Amino acid sequence: MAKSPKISASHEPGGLIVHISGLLPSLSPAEQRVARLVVADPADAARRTITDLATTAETSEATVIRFCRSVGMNGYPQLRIRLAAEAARRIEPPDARVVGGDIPPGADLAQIIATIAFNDARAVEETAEQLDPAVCEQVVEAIVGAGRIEVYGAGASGFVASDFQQKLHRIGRTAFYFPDVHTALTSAALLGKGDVALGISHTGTTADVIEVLEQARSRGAATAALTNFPRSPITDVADFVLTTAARETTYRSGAMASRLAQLTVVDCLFVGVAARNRTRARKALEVTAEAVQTHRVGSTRRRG
Amino acid sequence: MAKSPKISASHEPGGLIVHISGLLPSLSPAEQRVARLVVADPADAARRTITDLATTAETSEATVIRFCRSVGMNGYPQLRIRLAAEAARRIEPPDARVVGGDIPPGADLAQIIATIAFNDARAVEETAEQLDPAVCEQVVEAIVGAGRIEVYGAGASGFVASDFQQKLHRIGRTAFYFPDVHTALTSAALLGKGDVALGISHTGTTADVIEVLEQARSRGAATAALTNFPRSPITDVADFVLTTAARETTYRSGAMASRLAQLTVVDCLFVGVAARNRTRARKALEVTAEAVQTHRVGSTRRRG
DNA sequence: GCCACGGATGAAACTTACTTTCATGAAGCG
DNA sequence: CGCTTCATGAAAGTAAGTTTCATCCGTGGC
Repeated sequence: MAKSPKISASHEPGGLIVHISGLLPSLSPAEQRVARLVVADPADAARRTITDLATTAETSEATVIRFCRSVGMNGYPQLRIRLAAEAARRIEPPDARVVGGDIPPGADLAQIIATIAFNDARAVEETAEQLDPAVCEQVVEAIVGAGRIEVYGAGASGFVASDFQQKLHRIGRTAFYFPDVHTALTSAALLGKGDVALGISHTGTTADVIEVLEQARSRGAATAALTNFPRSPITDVADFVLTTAARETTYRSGAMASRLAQLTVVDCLFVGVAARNRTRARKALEVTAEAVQTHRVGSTRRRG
Repeated sequence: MAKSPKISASHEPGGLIVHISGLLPSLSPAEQRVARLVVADPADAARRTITDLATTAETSEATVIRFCRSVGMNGYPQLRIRLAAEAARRIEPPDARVVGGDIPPGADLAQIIATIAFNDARAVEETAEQLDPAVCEQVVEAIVGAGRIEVYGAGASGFVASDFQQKLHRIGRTAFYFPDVHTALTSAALLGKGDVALGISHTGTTADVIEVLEQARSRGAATAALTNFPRSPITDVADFVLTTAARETTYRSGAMASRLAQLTVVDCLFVGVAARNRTRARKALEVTAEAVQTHRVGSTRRRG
């Protein structure tokens, strides 16, 4: 793995559990069994001995140790301590809404709303917690100094990419987003040193996005990735890795939580860039806001 | 250990630290040294090994164990865990993030991230709280029974509209979104009884969206509006009004908070609809997921 | 002053928990 | 089909935690 210098935002300060669930897919099967136990009930895991935990996960102590190392701990005792701390900090999730949990079959809409909102808010908060300001700073730096910025994303992540592009454009940065892979590829080929390419992929396995990012990188552009999984393939082609912290998700609410997390990160970058030149950015936003003013109906009824 | 307890080491109610300092005077000198270390810095103590702690307290491991028993623990590991948990709990969440607050001019990126995430999460939570499940239910009902669904939105709200359209489409509902007003208008003119039109506008004053919604309504379609302002013009042309709760916002972080709130509402509607026919919805999602599978690169597993 | 007595204490023996090493077998690669 | 790589657990090895026990020290009785 001759990997070029990469800065990754995986310094899990806020949430160890979050960090672990992000790493989950990159773990071996046996380690995953351990991880799932840990994520499911951190406090309980902290109480167990390594042998006990290994037995419950139907594996050996060795694997548990390997798991500890995989998530960045020195050994099992350290994991225990961290888990205990984590569990204590964790606010009691309201009633039956398990974090990242599924929605019970018989749920009424009120429950559904509560659960979704809880998970969504959580994803946003936890993403912010684990985001490394230093890496963000570098990405912001790159964008501020960039000649051209291109943002890539497919499917749902495409919305986020498009959103970011629009935002940057509004404050006068030259940014592009291409819904079409071929167009994106050709454009990426025209990038060079001093340009920036940002690839967005929740799973980190979207071939199209990886390919385009790779292309951009080979041309000398600085590349950044935004993904939920810190060891997914996309991180191989990124100089900077930013991660979201949406938990391993159910088929329904999960997708949205991850989207919100992505948007939050993108917004942080945007504000970071805008903050570099407040007056100019503010002015640009005012001008663009005025531009659509005639498309608003005058309302005397807006509440204050 | 056939010894009567020095002091009833019952369940320490307030906190372990408090408990320990409470019975500190009743401890033997050597144990007191240990106790003082523990009380002074629980988190640090939790990190140490028993030998290490004993050395620092200028005593033997045996004494540390005795101390553990004296304060009601079974042994040193249990003490460590409890201490770690205790220490974690007393950390107070960061400084002065005001709800809806602006970002101070000199803010560094860490502050920016914290502020944005806080506001975003709050917007999501508060939106969920004020959302009327009954109204949602009716909208869901309408969508479930609809022949055709059209979603309208301009600018930033357009992304949300598009997202909702895509989601509905994925579970087999016939839904449309038109980025172009003229197209939207003509399509709306073709709606009829049993169809549903949803207009999304943060301010509730977007003329294009209102116009289209009005058109749809005049043709007999059920109309719903999603806006942050319950008395804005768009509500005049809507049978059902759903509101977000993003606070009156600054030019920067605000826009995103409102977007996230909109997405949360849209996701609630989506899940509500999907829940009406779980198996069919799940199947549809699986099929569509498979469709893009070949565009994913293999395993995310990588060495660390 | 001398001698029990009992609690406090640490050295060392002991047990358990944790960590490393290594052989095995399965899965991918050319 | 052999080669490599990787995941895995058994077993050996090390460190951490626990118990035992002899010693020490102060106390009070003789």
